[in-house]
Amino acid sequence: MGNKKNLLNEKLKEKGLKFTNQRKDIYDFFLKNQDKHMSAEEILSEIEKGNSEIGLATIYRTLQLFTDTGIIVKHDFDDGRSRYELKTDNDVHNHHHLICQVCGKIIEVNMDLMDELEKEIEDEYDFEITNHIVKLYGHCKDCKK
Amino acid sequence: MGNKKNLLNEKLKEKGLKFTNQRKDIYDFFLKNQDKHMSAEEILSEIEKGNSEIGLATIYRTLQLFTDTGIIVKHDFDDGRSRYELKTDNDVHNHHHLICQVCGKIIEVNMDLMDELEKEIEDEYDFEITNHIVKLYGHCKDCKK
DNA sequence: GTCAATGCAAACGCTTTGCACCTTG
DNA sequence: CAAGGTGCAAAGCGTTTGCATTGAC
Repeated sequence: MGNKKNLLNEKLKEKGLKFTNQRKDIYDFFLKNQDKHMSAEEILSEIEKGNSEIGLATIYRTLQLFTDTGIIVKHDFDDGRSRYELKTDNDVHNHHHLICQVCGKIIEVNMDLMDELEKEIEDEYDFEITNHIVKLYGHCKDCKK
Repeated sequence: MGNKKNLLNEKLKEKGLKFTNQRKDIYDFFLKNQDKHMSAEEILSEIEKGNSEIGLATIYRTLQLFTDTGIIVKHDFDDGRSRYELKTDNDVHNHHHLICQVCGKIIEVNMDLMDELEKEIEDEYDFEITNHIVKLYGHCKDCKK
């Protein structure tokens, strides 16, 4: 994982920002939980289960920083809090999510859905699309019955 | 507009709910602003510009009721407050929105984007899709330059 | 040593809720 | 007149911010 930590260090240096323990801890946390979508509170309590002390305000400030830097992605799954996920290299556009309306499970969709449609829409509406968010609601295989 | 008001009355009766002045005013307001996406505060202040007095809590409670009843649709355009819009008859699935990242304009998209893709995804992920939300971010024709 | 980062607590902004009063059916 | 609806003010809740202190470079 050493090389990945250096990656954080580099991104921070690029912007003249400091490499602090808190930022390292939060980044490590995302590396260890790449499949999850965690809220600020969840991140805080998980990190505190480890060894480190950290303030909630710092969590929020760091999440904002990482989001702006493109290290993580912020999601809204309609549960009243923002959720965050490490941005992977092959996320050119963001991937999409299936949201189970019964159990709340979030399933990632990596098919690229929208390329064709975006072109159609750009022509039809004279609008230049830079990003899109697709959320698909329904019932997952366990909850279908 | 009389027949449309009766429509509200009917929907309320179905559920054993009362037809009050406040509910009528809010419904009328949506009928008069079918193209807009209004927040609770905006609805309140517009209604108060008319003649009627109404409390903000009532606005919220009514918006929730209308949303549950399928009279209106609740949207999130990432500006920290929910926005509401009358649900039109041809909204089988919700329509979608282009969001200009420069001027904030919201443009409605009525192309049905997702029918094909939904089928693909349902097979691929064994997930039964009941609804979807698509938000497309970018630059509108006025802001493209 | 300087400037950014942190932690705490207070503030914020939207939304929800408890409760006494009012209105619809 | 009974049950639901309203208005007010207070509370809730996630998130942000001011400020004094701490820590990285």
